[in-house]
Amino acid sequence: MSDLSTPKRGRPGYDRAAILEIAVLAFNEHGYDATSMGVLASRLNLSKAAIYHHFSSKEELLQFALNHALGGLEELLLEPAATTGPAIDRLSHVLRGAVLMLADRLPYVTLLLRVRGNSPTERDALTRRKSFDRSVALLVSAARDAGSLRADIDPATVTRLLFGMVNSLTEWYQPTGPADAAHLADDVLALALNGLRTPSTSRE
Amino acid sequence: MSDLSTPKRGRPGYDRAAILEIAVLAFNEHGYDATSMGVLASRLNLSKAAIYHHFSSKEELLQFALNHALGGLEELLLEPAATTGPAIDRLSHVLRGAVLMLADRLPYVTLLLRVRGNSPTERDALTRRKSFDRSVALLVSAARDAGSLRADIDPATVTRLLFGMVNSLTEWYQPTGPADAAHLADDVLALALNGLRTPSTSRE
DNA sequence: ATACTAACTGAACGATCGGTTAGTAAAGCA
DNA sequence: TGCTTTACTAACCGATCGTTCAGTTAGTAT
Repeated sequence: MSDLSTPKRGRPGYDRAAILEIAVLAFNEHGYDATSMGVLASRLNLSKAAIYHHFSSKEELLQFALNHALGGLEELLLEPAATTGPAIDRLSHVLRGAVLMLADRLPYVTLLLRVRGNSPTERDALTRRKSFDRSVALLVSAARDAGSLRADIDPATVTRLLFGMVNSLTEWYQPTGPADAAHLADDVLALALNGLRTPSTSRE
Repeated sequence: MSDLSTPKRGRPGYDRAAILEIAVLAFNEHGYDATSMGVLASRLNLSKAAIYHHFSSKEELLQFALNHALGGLEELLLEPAATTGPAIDRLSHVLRGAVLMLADRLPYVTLLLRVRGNSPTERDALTRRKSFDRSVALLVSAARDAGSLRADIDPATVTRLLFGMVNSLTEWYQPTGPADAAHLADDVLALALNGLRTPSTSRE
């Protein structure tokens, strides 16, 4: 994550990333508001005041965490496979990438998906998230217009149901390995594109 | 809801259901923990203390709300169409019924789906919810064993993704009418069973 | 009128919240 | 050995939390 070579000065201890990791886990367990700086400190085996040496406020912890989740999703949309080629392929790439990103940054995305816009920080995050959703909705519409997707369901509804499925990972997925996430992404794509019904055509 | 004939005694005012309705909306907007009895009171144009005339605690408000959501889902599993006939038909009925129940009791189910188990009340609700999920998972397995559903994806994963899709309604669905919910249920079933891809066979 | 019942208010309570301050502990560097 | 840098602690602050309590208001019943 950070540089491993440079020797550190001063008393060793936590860095921001390590504190953030534990804080995000606590936020997800009890909810952001219900997680007091006191119990957060005891999880870190620190005093409350020590946290304020690394972060200026509780809300800044949330800010850094949400940015880590949103940054990953936003970078996904910029990848070449997401910007060139047939719309259906771009959509598949983004869908698969979203599953992998969720699996990789699970606690951070989990926190993001629970934000309700109760502060400027949360509202900013919601805005960025809606912007991401809108980009995916455009992909769905493009794929539909190209004849790759069924036209009898409203694209906005499709996008929401699709992301409902993907985002639900944060409610139950427990990472066991990187191959696990790739296989899960396969399942999501298969279910989303081909449906649950027994396929009438043969599969390779 | 309650009897309309019996004349009430004493000073008129809120009853439990009316308070609960507003409380649940507030809980969903800011989160249960972040919603203070003070702001709740001001939404009701009441004093904080007045709420305690109707409910013994903040947690009891949550308890009644969660029970209303869970009761609806549990009754769904007891309906004849959910207990008799081919597994695929029973699964379809439950899936459709869940969408309609979500639409009908949207704020209550929304609150239920955000519970994290941070108190005995919340843990009880999570237990009942898991029991419901388990019943649906059994339906999925039965339908798969009967050859109605594809066998190349693990039933547990299918169930979770399926309910991820359905439960995501609480994040975006805005009720406009009862026919609206029925149409939405159609879309969910179509997407879940047949997938997003352009159907190769003709549709009636 | 009087009694009764239910709905409600204002003020206060202990507890806990996020955050601050002043000082200390532990490391590398000179 | 100091000196600097970084990490931390104990004690505390004002604000807000859920809850309680003693009394008041607004209706119905007799």
